[in-house]
Amino acid sequence: MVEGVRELKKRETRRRIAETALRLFAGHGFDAVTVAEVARAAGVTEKTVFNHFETKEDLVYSEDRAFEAELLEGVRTRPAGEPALAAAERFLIGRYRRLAIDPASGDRARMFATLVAASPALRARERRIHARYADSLCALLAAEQRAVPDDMRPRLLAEALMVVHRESLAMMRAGLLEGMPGDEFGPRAVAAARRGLALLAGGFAGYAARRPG
Amino acid sequence: MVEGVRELKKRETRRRIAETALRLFAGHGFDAVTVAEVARAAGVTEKTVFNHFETKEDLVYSEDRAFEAELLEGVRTRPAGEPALAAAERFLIGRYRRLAIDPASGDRARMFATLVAASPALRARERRIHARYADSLCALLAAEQRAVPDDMRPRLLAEALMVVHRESLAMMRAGLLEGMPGDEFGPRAVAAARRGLALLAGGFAGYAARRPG
DNA sequence: CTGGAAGTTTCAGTCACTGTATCGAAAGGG
DNA sequence: CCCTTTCGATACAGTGACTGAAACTTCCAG
Repeated sequence: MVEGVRELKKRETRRRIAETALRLFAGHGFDAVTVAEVARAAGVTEKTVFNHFETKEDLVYSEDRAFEAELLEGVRTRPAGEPALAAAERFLIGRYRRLAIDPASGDRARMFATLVAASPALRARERRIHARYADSLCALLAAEQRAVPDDMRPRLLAEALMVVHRESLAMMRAGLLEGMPGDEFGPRAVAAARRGLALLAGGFAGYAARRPG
Repeated sequence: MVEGVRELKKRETRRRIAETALRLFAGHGFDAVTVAEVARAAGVTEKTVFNHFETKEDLVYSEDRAFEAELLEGVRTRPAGEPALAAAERFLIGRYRRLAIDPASGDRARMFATLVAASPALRARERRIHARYADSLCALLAAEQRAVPDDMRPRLLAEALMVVHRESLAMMRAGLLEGMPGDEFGPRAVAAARRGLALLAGGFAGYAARRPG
């Protein structure tokens, strides 16, 4: 599968649209920028934008397919005998670390934090995307474990993992918005993920929010 | 606070809109019915529909605020010393049982199952609503436990509970769509919820989807 | 009885998103 | 090297969810 001129141009168009959109959104706010304006600024038609991205929100989450593929790959190719939970932990924590170390990723993360904090529509979209990750992960686990349809464990594990991921991101973003320096918000997310995943592994029985008498 | 004629009329309008909407959606499909048609059939303006409901999807989930209030009340007023997990389990299981016993609720549930199965938009809305439940529940738990902002446990517990709830609903709906008789889909949801909540309490360490070697 | 609050209507509009027909450039086979 | 097919982008003309402002009606209070 060689990448011909056609594919190259297509990818470049897509990249240009996403980059333009992020720049405009960061500058004026997600809601204040119309898709038509993004299209115009990127030098394409509105229709072309929607040929590349399903929704306006997807313009912000243009990398999500790549993330999904890598997450699945990370879990799928884990050493034999290793629990999925541990593999997911390795993968996610590696990601958080990279975000904090790579300056470009850090800037991008900072932009994301601002955008997402200001837009309920984006938060909702993020949840939809995480739901899709969970679906894929659940399918992978169910296949691996030869789970019967009634077995809720793959589903629950996959969804719970995404909850921890989302919460870790939220903690990281909170740090970013407080102006936390670049070498601190990474460890913060890592710590959050570790705590969350430990809780998942150990269960809530020891906590379970007993009502104060 | 007496309920004057005005409030009565308003509630009646809202009820009529929701009922009309559900009837039309069930008859022709969610996407095939426009809000304008719902409004017309309910004898009001399109604008009035949007004064009562934030979005078209909310027409289907018109009872969600009541559910949220009752869930929170059920957890808030649990006996001193009881874990929140147990209180939520009691509440949810009671709900599933009622759904299966009450014929009117059963019919409504059947309609829901069909609608939700056919419409991704509705599933997405359901997730948003569950996210709101989780937010409220998390706030309640955090306040009860005097949790510090860094404590991820209230959040994780609340979100995980909603995952179990959603999965139990999914199992129930799957049963409904297979034409399962009215006295079986209730127990099925109850069993699903019990398994899910036991898993949450006990943790995934014993399962954790170890990779087959 | 009268002022005003609240629910509804009317109207005019914005904007995300879609379907269809079409164009032009780039594969690819003969 | 041409001819056909493929496919990404365009132009255009929508649909339909959702909004804001202003007027109109109905109910309640002082």
